[in-house]
Amino acid sequence: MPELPEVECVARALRQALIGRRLDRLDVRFAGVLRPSAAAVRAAAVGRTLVAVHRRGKYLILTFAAGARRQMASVAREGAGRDETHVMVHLRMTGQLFCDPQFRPDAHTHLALDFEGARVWYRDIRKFGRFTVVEDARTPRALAHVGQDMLEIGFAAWRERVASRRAPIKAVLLDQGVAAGIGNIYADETLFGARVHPLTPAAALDGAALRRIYGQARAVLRLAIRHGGTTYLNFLDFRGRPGNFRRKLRVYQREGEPCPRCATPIERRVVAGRSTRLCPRCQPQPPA
DNA sequence: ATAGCGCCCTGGTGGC
DNA sequence: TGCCACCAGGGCGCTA
Repeated sequence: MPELPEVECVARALRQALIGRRLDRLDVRFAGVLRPSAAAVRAAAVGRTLVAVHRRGKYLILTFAAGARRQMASVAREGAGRDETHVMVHLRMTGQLFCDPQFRPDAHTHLALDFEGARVWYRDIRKFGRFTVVEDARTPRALAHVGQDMLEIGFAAWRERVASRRAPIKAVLLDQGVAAGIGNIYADETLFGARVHPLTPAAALDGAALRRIYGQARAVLRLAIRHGGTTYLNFLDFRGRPGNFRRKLRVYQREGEPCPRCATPIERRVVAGRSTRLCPRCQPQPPA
């Protein structure tokens, strides 16, 4: 499942491969992923040049400017161009956005984005992903409820949002309104690294534990980015290759295996409605 | 304000 | 071997 590191890898690849290129054609095989409609997404993107790719949490925002490449210089000078348009992309569970000349579209391939000189595919087995036309790149209404990116937010701001919550810390880490980008895999890895039980109420954590969680979250996200993300189920990078962070996972998908620190078998349980892996010895249950 | 749940959707799994 | 109920899971909308 793409979380912050996987989306960051996609964002970097999109910037490198496509900035300055015009989208000539959008081939729609399944319109259900396009909001509010295929026509609206076409109007916002086709015939226009990709000028920026922003990421916030697991959201990508593609910014297009009218017409040809030479207009980009003026767009860059003026900052936010007057006639920029924006398409927000969320890959959800199984969305894949990639550029691979060898790829042949299958039943799960919903879009072909034909940029000048590069064909980009959108494939999504469960069809949960969305391309949504939004009105601005930085703070579209659609992201009003989404917090700062987990790699952008400072400790003080994060702590302020976390420390007042009585919900289990794992639920708070998954709450995209607190800070954006952490999903199930990195929540488990973060709490293992910080030696905190996922059921611990956030408000019950002391300053040292909050500091460890914040530091671990950022460290594990950055490490995963360096390794090209985690491939679980079907995440592939922009060139159709699997990320190799999965080997580095210490608890996720490892129930029954020995804890890498103390060899106690990793447990699985349900927290906040999500399957959760933890070491019962390194992450002792908080007193009830 | 906050928490919990059902929904979307499909492939994989386990039971019979 | 075949069929099928069930599960995973991010975000959103609804309810309590």
